[in-house]
Amino acid sequence: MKFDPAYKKLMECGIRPSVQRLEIMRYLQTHFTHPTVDEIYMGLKERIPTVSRTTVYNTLRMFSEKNAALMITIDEHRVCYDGNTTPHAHFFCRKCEKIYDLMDIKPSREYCKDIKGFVVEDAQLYYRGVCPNCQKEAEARFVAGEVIN
Amino acid sequence: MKFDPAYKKLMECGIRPSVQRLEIMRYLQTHFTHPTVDEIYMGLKERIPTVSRTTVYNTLRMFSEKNAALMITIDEHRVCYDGNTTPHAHFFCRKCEKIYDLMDIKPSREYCKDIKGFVVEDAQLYYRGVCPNCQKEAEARFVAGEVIN
DNA sequence: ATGGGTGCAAAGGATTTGCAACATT
DNA sequence: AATGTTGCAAATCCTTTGCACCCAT
Repeated sequence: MKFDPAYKKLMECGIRPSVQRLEIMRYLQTHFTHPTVDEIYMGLKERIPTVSRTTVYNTLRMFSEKNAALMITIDEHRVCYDGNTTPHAHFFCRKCEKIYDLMDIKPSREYCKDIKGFVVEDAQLYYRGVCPNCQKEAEARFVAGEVIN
Repeated sequence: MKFDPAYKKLMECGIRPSVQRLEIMRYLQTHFTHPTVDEIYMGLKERIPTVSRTTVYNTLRMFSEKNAALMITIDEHRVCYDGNTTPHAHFFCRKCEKIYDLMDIKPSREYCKDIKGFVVEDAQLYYRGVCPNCQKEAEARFVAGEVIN
């Protein structure tokens, strides 16, 4: 139990480890897809058939308040969660609509030093564009004579 | 008319300049407070008493699609708009909840070059923390012997 | 008279809240 | 028993849509 990463994280963040909370944290720690509340809810139902959306909403909100998870709002109106709370950047592909982690880029450390007078506690950096996969597909279609958008 | 910055901006972005559109653009260009839809709606009512929320919503969405305004979602669930479409970073103060522009920091140019394979079209950078004003207040209270949070 | 623009009312969707039942100590 | 946690239902809030009217060309 002490070695369960989900349990460990909750403890570190001062959150009492109920069954639901553990499962939600476990979901975040094993899915790197930046799930929405509903995706998490659907996933949880397999393990806890009686779970309610309310609990998932409330728990995730609490997680982000206690810094146990990151709430990201890259695609306006699509709030999603990231179990990785270490600083990193996100890339949103406008074609496949996937969100990628860019672990190499650490916004908070490098760029936020001494903005005069502003005390930075957290930094979020995200990019929009086209990901390598969709890029390749576009090229393939181009060779085939199609119009590119 | 040709020298009205609101009119000019709409023209540049290929948007037909109706009275409502001009007033919404004018509001954005004279308020640097990153207003929400509702704040803009309330402000507009003084000049166009019959204006509807629908029009404000639809117009702002169109503005951001045509790059006449920036839609930012810094504070989760508080979508707001920025009439300044040149690249710059935002700072959100968790105490006074104001959003500041950091014009010196230009996220898209500096940091997004050659993320291998990813084609970057847009970049948003924002910081959270405590702004200079709230910082000063905290210090004053500290001197007075209060607990700091 | 035609087409775009506006605004009301209604619909839709996401999230939060009130509260009673339940679990855990 | 006391406290914290859950989940249903309802309430709330934000945003979009359908449609009729209006304005300008």
